[in-house]
Amino acid sequence: MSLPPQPGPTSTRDRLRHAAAELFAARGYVGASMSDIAKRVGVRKPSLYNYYPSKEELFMDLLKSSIDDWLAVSQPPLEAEGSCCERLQGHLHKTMEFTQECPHAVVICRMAVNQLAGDLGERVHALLAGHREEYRRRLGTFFAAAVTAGEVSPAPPEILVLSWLTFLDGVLFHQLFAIGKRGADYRDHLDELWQLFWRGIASRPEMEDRSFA
Amino acid sequence: MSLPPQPGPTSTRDRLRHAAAELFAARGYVGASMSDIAKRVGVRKPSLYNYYPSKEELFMDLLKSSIDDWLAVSQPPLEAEGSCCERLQGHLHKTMEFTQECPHAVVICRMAVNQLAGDLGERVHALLAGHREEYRRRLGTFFAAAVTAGEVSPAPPEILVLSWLTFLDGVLFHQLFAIGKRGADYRDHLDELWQLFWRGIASRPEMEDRSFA
DNA sequence: CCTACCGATCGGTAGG
DNA sequence: CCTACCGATCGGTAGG
Repeated sequence: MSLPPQPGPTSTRDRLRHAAAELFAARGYVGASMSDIAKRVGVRKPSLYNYYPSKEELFMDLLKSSIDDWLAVSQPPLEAEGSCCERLQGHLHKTMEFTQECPHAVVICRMAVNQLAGDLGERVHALLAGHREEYRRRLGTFFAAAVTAGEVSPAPPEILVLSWLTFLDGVLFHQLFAIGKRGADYRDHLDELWQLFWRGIASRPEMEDRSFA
Repeated sequence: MSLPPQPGPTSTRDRLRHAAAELFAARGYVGASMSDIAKRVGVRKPSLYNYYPSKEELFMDLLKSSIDDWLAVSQPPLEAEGSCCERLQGHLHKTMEFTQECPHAVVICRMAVNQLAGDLGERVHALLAGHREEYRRRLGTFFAAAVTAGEVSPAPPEILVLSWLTFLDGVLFHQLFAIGKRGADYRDHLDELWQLFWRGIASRPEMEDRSFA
């Protein structure tokens, strides 16, 4: 029954990060105790402090990794070759793949925007606000180019950005929370939702545009 | 310094409910302690148990009230006279007014969909799932009628429902969380976002519809 | 990586 | 509505 001396298929540190992400996502920051996490790792609570100096630092590390992983997966399609429609759809698909593979990461990012008070709350808010601003800046450039290319209705880029963020956040919310066991349902309809979204912002050379002329 | 014997402009029970809603919304269920709530009410912790037998019951009562108030405000426009476009937009506006006036109520509904484990989690999930199913049923009827009336693209009603829920949840997310101090910004652009959303699902008698023919 | 332990705080009760 | 108090658990430390 005794395992070989090497840490096994994954290091304790990796198992700690995975267990903590799961529990933070499932119960929130306060609801996931260090004892719970230790139990899931298969170790006693004080041992966790060999890897992270505090619960706050553990959470911050997971949050940073979550954001970085998310960006690494989802951003390339936005900068790729192709029409703006294809690029944005690629960005959406990569985001949804990431959400499916690492739901904990996305839930941690979403719950971090509220529910955290005091010092930790401020650190988290600053981190998220920075990334969000950077993301919005990139999207602004993207949509300005899409308007110039005639692919998208000539609305102000910031409105198109808000429209996209609204759509994406709505999709993420449903993917993660609202459906529960029926998540597959929603994913099956993603392309139809995408079509309706794009239909709303696409340019219409063949008719007068009453909204944004 | 001593107040008159009547409970004041609002009863202790009302102040308790208000304080609890604020704290639950700000810090989550676990993060808002009964001591915190009591402090905000201006009373000692054990006194709270004269009004509610437990923290769980207090939360459940707030959650139920939040849902009921939300529905009471937002549903009438859906059933009113007028075009489907006007009715849905009225429903959106009433929802946003409610969100602005009672942000705690909306945050409590949103946080309740996750972050709650055990017995309470199941009770909350059952309550929310019931209301959500009822809401989707009503929306299904609404969109089926909108398609029949020729106001909306002839897509399957359930897709139109999902599209609306995605839009609404995205809007609520931004209104509540993503912007923080800049909530006013977002509200100023709500009508433009609505236009882009409706543009996506509206029927187009003047052209061939490539998406849903 | 462990046992043993810290002060603080949790939800809740007894009793008035 | 209060004081006094309960067992349980919190994040974290000492020391090995």
